[in-house]
Amino acid sequence: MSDSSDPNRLTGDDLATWAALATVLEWLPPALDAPLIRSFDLTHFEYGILFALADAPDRALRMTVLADYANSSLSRLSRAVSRIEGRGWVQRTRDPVDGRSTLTTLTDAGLKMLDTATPVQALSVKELVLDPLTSAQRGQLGEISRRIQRAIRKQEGWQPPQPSASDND
Amino acid sequence: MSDSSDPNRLTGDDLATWAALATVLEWLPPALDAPLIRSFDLTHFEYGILFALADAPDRALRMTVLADYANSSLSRLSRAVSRIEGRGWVQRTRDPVDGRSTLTTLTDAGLKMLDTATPVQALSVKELVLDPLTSAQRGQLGEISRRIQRAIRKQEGWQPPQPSASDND
DNA sequence: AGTTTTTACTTGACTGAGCAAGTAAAAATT
DNA sequence: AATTTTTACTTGCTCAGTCAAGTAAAAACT
Repeated sequence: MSDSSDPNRLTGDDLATWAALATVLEWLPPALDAPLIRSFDLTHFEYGILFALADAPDRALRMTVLADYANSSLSRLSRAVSRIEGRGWVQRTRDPVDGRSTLTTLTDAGLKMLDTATPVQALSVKELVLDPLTSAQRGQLGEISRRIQRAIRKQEGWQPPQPSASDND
Repeated sequence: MSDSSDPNRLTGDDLATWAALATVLEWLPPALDAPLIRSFDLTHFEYGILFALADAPDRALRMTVLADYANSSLSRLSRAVSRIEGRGWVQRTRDPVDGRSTLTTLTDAGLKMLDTATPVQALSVKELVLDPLTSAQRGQLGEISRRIQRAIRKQEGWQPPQPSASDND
């Protein structure tokens, strides 16, 4: 009997769980980024942009859609795309159909970068997240993550971006 | 039946699990910070400093120890302490025993802030993390987090805070 | 058709964090 | 005792990310 006795603060098992999670929240992102940064000076976020574009038709997406896939604000994405555009991995063009939109296209060099980076990225996710867990825990982690996601969307005034098309990472 | 077939990229359930976790890693920290920032212009990180100090003898800790509790680099901690010192919640003094060290002490105002902020903090952790999970999942989340932590410490050249003492050649 | 509103970004100002260089005090070495 | 090394921070520089303001094109309205 150590849980949720006092509603005003975390105690017992709840506190321990939260402390463990908080440490992961702090350390996991930089730990995952490190190999990609060392090897290619590429962040996981920038990798995610290349990854999303590679699966898109014509390897191109509008910024808003890409921002949604990358869990990103438009402004953050805009700057990140500027960075990797400067390195020749994507290219921006004005959408001929809608002049307000920017189409970001993965270049051949970008695709090559993605293919090179993918095994490195996969390896660190496996080493740091997947392999240390049992198969059951991997399943639980997915379910737990989805529940937390739902709670976040519920709490903040959340609006589904476009309930029409696909959803994926 | 879709796991770990290709060692060079994530597929199937592994990809789905990772995608779900990546979204949480991106969204949970700002979602947890939001209520504290709105209410008191206090980040979770700054809250953590106050929290750690409150439990320390004399409500004081040396920067290095505090950095360890807060999962923080010394430089990040130094700036954060400067911020909350400017708001009167902590105070820095030189350690009389070791002149290199800085003792950071929680002030009465800081303790009051902590007590005010704690229920807000506890509520958001409960709403976003604990309540959406089953009791079994809460337990699993703790265990999963600890396993990931261990993997991170193993991979990076990790040095325990105090590599015991005498080991010279 | 002309004006207003909305959409889709982009960018300037600002803040927080990392890295590396600096400072000062204690410990170790000569 | 004097010098070197280590420890414990602090700070300047730079950069990524946020928020708000700006820009330009399409949609809606009159």
